[in-house]
Amino acid sequence: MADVRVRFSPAPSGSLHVGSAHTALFNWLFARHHGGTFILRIEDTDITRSRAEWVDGIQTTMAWLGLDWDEGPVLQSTRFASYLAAADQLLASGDAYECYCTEDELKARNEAAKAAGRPPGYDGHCRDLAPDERAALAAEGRTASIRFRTPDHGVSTFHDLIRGDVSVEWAHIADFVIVRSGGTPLFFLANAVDDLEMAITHVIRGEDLLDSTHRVLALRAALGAPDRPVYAHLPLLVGADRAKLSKRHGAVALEDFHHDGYLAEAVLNYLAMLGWAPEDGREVLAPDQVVAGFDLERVTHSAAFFDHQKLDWMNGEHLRALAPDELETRARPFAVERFGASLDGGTFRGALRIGQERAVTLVALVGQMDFLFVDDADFAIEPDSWDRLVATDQVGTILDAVLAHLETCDWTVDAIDLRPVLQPLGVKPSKGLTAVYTAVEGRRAGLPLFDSIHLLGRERAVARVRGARDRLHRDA
RNA sequence: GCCCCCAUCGUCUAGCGGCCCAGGACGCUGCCCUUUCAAGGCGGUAACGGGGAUUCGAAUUCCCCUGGGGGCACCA
Repeated sequence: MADVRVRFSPAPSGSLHVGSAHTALFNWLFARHHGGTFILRIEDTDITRSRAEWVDGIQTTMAWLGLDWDEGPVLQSTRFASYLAAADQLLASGDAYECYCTEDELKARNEAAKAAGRPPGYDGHCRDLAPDERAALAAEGRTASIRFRTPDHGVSTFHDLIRGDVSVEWAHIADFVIVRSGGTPLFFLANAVDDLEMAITHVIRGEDLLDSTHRVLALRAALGAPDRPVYAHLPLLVGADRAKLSKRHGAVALEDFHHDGYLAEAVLNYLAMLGWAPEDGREVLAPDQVVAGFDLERVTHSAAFFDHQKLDWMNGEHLRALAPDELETRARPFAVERFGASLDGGTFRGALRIGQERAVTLVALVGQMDFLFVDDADFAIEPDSWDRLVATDQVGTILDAVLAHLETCDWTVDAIDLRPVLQPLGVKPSKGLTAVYTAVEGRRAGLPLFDSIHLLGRERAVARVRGARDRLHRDA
C-alpha cells in the first residue's frame, strides 16, 4: 500500500485520554507499518473549548508514548479562511443555506419534537426561505448560521474496512450546521475540507464517529471531491459498566499512567492489544514488533474493556525486560522525586537489581526501596507489622542473635546470610526472618533481606535491629 | 422515540464450514521452587446469548429475537 496518509485529530478540550490515545496509536501503527505519513491535526474549531495548554499536553503525551508525527501539528483554528471559502462555495451551489433559527428556538422545537414522539434534529425551518424572507429575518438583527442540505431520499453507503458496508437512509439525517452564526466553522466542514486538502487516504477513528461519516462524505462530495478515503472505525474502549471510557472510570488521562510509573512501551503494547491481536498470538511485544505485525483487517468489532490488571501484568513484563542501565534511566526520576538528595547511586543500582524482578511499576519499584533512602531519624516500622513482630515467638532471642552477628560478621561478601544465625536457635528461617524483615525494612515483606542488609551497610543495619530490640525491651 | 454498530471463558482475544465436545493471555486457584513478597515452572477453573434456516457437517453463512453500546448539538 503506497502513499498512506493518515491523521490523528484530537480536540484540545482536555489532556489526552486513553480512548484518544488508542485511536492515535492505531493510526500511527498503520502509517508506520505501511511506511506512510502520520499527521497530527488539532481540531480546535470550537475556540471556546480549546486551550493552548491542552495542545501542548497532547503533544507531550504522544511523544512520551512514542507516537511521532511527520506533519503538523496543524491547527484548524489557523485555517478558518479555507473552511469559510468552502462554505461560500456550498452556499453558491445550493448545497447549503442560511439558517436564522436561534439556539433557543432550536432547543425548544427539539424538545417539543421529542415530547411528541418525533425524532430530534433540525426540522428544515429555514430550508427554503425566499430572499425577502431572509432579508426580513436579518433586519430583525438575527445572524445566520450555515446549514448543509442533506438529501431527502435515497441511501448513503460507505465501505468500512473493519465493518463492511454501512448504510443509512438520508431521511434519517437532518440538515446540519457547518458554520456557526458567529461565523466560525464547525467540525464537519473543517474535517471534510482538511481530509481533502491533506490528501488523507485512510480515516481511522472511534466507532462513536460512525454515524457522522455519512455527513462528512456528503460534504466532501458536494465540495467536488473525486474520491473517498478508506474508513476504518475502531472498537470503543469501555469501563466496567461497558459504557464508553470516561473520567468516572478512574485514571483515563494518559499522562497519569506516566506519573504512576507505567512504561510507555507497555502502555503502547497493551493499548494495541485492545481490538487487535497478532497472528502468532504472542502478546508481549516491543513497539517495533507491534508495528511489524499490525494489520487493520485483524481489528476486532466489539468494544473492549480497559483492564488495569492486565496492564499491570504487561508493565511488569516490560519492566523485567529492561537492561540495567535503561532501568536506572527510567527509574531515576521517580527515585529523585521521592528521595531527593539522600539518593545514593551505588545503593540505588543495587536496589534496582534486586527489585526489578518483582515490581509492577516504576513507582512501586522505587517505593519498595524506601527503607534504604529514608533518613534514619525518620525510619519507622509500620504499626501493624510491629504488632506482629512483638507477637513472634522468641523474637527477643532472634534479634539479639542477629544483632551480634551483624556486628561481627564479614561484610565484604555480596549478601549477609542470616540462616546460620537462626539455625542454632531452632527457629524456622521463614518465620524468624520475617521478624528481621520488619526490623530492617519496616514491614514484613519487601526486597530480599540478605541483599538489603548488605546495601544498607553495617552501621545502619545494626542500628535498626538494635532499635527494634531496645523498643521491645522497653515495651516489655 | 428513531437510526447505526456489535455479540466466543469474569476480562482481552484466536477461530474466517470439517483440524474445535473451542486454543492462548490476564485474573482466580492447586502444587513446585523459595530468606519474605514477588517472579518463574507445572496443573486446574471458566465461553460459542436464544430460536429458526442453509449444509452431509456450523462458533464460523442467512433471518428473527434478546442483550449491550454508539449516534440523533451553532461538541468533536
